[in-house]
Amino acid sequence: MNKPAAPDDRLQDPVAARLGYMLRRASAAMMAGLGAGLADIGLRPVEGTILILVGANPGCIQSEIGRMLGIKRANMVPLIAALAGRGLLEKSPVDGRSLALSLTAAGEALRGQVDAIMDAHEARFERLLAGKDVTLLRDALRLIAEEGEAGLE
Amino acid sequence: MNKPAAPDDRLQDPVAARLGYMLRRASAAMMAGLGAGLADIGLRPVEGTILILVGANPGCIQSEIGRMLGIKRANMVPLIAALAGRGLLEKSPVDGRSLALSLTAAGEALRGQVDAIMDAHEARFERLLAGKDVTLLRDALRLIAEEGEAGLE
DNA sequence: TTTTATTGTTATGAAACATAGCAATATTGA
DNA sequence: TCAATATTGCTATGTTTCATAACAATAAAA
Repeated sequence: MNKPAAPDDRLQDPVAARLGYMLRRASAAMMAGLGAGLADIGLRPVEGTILILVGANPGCIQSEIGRMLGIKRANMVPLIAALAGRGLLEKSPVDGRSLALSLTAAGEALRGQVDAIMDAHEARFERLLAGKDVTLLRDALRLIAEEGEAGLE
Repeated sequence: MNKPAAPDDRLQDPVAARLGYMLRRASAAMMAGLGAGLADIGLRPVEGTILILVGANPGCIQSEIGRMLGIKRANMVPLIAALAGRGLLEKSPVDGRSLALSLTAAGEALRGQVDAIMDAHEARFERLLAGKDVTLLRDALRLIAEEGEAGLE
């Protein structure tokens, strides 16, 4: 993602200890790692996630996926179109307006790979946190996410 | 940032428990909160951060700030230009190529406000985590950030 | 002194994200 | 039942963030 490149030790970094910035850096680091892993099978993180979600919810509607991921309807269109265009998922109308999504055989196969990559990625970082209380970390992250999302609504 | 909007409870969400996605959501939540706070004084998070950093390192070079924040040289140009254009910081050549940055009086005043807003923002979330081991959270985030950044280099 | 690296800059493109509006169609509730 | 309202997928469009490539001036290293 970025080049950390040892930004001159002699400089003061007053924001480095702020929770928000630490979260951002950690998030970016993990996202970059996942991106690198998924690039091997020609997917971006969003696309991999959509495959996972559709695989877990066959027949779900395009807008529902978007809501789960916080992606606007308008921005879902090219995402789904690209995946469908690659033969990874199918759209079939349920309504006169809604589209039910489901994975093709190729999509299901790739979903398996995505899962494996995500597992390995997750494991790598959990290993790093060995000895720490990962449950507490998860609880804290959940609290922060909920607070932040509630604080805006 | 996004509209959480209760994305249909009956749907499975296999990625919600993944560390990477929890980090991303938490980070986005805090960033949104900070953005809302800084918007009151007409700054975006990046801009506020730059004011903080330049204030803590008067005379530092534009590229150094960029490296600290993981912002590319090319992308620093309009950022600094905007802040300088608003009379918040000054550029003065030290080299024939480097520009030393420092805050103007107005910039220093605004930096104080940024600091206060960041303090309040930070406090709000630390309050939320009362009872939890925040030190552990920080350690974990630092580890993740370092691992991820090392893993790419 | 020749080579190499750095700095600020321009130009440019890709990706993520947001809004507004639209046609078709469900859903509602009076 | 039927008129008002909401939802869905979509197009068009704009903004913000981030990345690359190239460049001139200049500093630093060989």
